[in-house]
Amino acid sequence: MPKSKVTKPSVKIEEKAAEPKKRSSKHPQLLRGMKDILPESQKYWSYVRKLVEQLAEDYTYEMIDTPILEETSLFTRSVGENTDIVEKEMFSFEDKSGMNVSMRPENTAGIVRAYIEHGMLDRPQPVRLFYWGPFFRYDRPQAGRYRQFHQFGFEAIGDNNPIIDAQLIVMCQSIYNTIGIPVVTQINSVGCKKCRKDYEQLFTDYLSSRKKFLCEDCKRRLIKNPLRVLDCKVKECKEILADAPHIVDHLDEECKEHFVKVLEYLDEADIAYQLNPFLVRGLDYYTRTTFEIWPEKDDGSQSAMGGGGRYDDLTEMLGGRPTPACGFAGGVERLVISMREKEIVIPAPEPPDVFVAQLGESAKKKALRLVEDLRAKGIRAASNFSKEGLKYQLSVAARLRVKFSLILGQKEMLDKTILLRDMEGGSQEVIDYNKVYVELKNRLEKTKAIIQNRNNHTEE
RNA sequence: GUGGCCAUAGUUUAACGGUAGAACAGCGGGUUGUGGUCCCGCUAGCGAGGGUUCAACUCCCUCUGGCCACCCCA
Repeated sequence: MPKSKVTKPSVKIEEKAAEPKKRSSKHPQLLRGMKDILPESQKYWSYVRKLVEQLAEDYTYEMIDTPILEETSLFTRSVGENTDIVEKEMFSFEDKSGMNVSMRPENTAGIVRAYIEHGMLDRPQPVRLFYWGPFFRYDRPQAGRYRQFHQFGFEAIGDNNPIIDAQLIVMCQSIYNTIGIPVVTQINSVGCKKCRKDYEQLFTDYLSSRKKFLCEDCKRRLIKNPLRVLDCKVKECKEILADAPHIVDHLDEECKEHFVKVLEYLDEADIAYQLNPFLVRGLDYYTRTTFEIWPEKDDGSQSAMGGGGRYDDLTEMLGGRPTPACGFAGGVERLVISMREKEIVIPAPEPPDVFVAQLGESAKKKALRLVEDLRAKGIRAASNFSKEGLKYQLSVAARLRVKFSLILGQKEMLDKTILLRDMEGGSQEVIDYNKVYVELKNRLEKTKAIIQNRNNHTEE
């Protein structure tokens, strides 16, 4: 076998192959941690998405889509070999060529890969990109936590100016503010590679001297990933942490200055934040500024709505030229859950202009045509040809909240007329079929004017 | 990956060791071509597999899934 790639299949796959999981239902059912987004939820989704797109437009971020599937090494190199995401949460498998591939667990790595691969260094810097899409992590599902979930995110690559960090935080907050979800932003700086290393040593020394008071998990973390001790929730560990050295007190001059600047800009922009000296993010590529957005509630069962930070070393880690960058990502499912909890009202979509009802076979044919003609002339005409009864059709019209209905039956067919019904008053009149468009257009404009008038009055 | 709670019509739910009721939604009807109210009717269910029992939706086990805590994170 010449030249074939020899990649070891992961342990997981071998186990799976030995004993395939059996489903328990007669009909196909949702995989664990997967979710259908049904039509009745879509209004939240499209609302959030529009907001994100608007934000991108305002701040001149351009949309980018990267593939769901990437080479596994992209994530091990960027997110980090020893992180939970890579260690136990990736959907990884071998493709038919023997290549080790993974479903993306996050997007920064993919975007930086694209940045390098397409020579975006030769564009005006920073390159501002945003995205929206599904991500995958194989962990245990809970409310607001799925194996396939959606994130939107913004990345500014190619600028180390602290104002970039500040503006990204402003943007991120503005999404939650606009929707009406109260959030708090926590912020910290983990410094550059060197600061981080020095601090890690200092911190490890501090913990080692108090090792016997730490919980079991933290003893393990101490060896594997000491900084993770920082967000332990065990009381004893917290007490030890209270006196632990803070990383912000051990930043080198440049990192310190950068962080101070970020905070200054935030103050200037009147952005509320909380300094959290214990905020370390779970991904290896973070440098300097890190921040997280949390819902402002105190029931304990909190989960971050979003987060981000600077990743000045990532481009280099992935084999590109050193390029500073900063970004953030937000979780759509968690946002939608909050919107539901807060009973946030999504502006209702405009109802169609008119509903076309028909009775009898020949009318049905003509109505099919009429709907098309109206639509071509810019009138949004709804219809429902799957039922015969006028009663049913009008109930659909009512449900759609249309102002007018057109009724075309046997009688009208003979007279070459059509009925125009005012759905609010219930009055209706016979009009010449050839004048449908003109008459309808008149009524629509009239009601539009009335509504506008009404709104003006209530505003005053 | 660890521990705990849970699983009844599309949805929210009730009851019982002897084979399931309700509400909402859906569909049909309240005279032949007129809506969002009201009235009547219909459809539809014990997550899957095994065990205990004369008999299980009800008890036990396994699986699947959901939720909660941990872990971690969006």
